[in-house]
Amino acid sequence: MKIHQGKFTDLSVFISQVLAAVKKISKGRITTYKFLARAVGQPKAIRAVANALGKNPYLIKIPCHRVVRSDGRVGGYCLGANKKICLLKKEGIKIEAGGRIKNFKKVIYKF
DNA sequence: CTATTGACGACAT
DNA sequence: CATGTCGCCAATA
Repeated sequence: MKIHQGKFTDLSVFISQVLAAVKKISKGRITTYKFLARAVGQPKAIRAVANALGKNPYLIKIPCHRVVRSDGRVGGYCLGANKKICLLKKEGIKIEAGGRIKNFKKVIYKF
């Protein structure tokens, strides 16, 4: 289903909304799939949000590496979890050896 | 139309 | 703390 809306032409409304939200996350901040789902008005469409990011066609424009799990782990990434961790570290996010985000609650971006 | 698929989450064990 | 189960939902086959 393709709909012309906003800047993300050629994408479903759902995905457009998700990407638009992710785009707003500032450097050094992170958010969760859960918050994103809530941000687009569908608190339960968490997995769908994750899938949407996986299809992110604007990897350069959309910082989808700033979206993590709500349990404190980084979650997945189209280029590999390792890559995601590297990117986050470069932005100042501390990640423990076990893959857990340090000060998770403090760095989280709430909508 | 139905079935399957995940970058997930909450809860039980 | 580590696993497993079940629920969720858009997209896709």
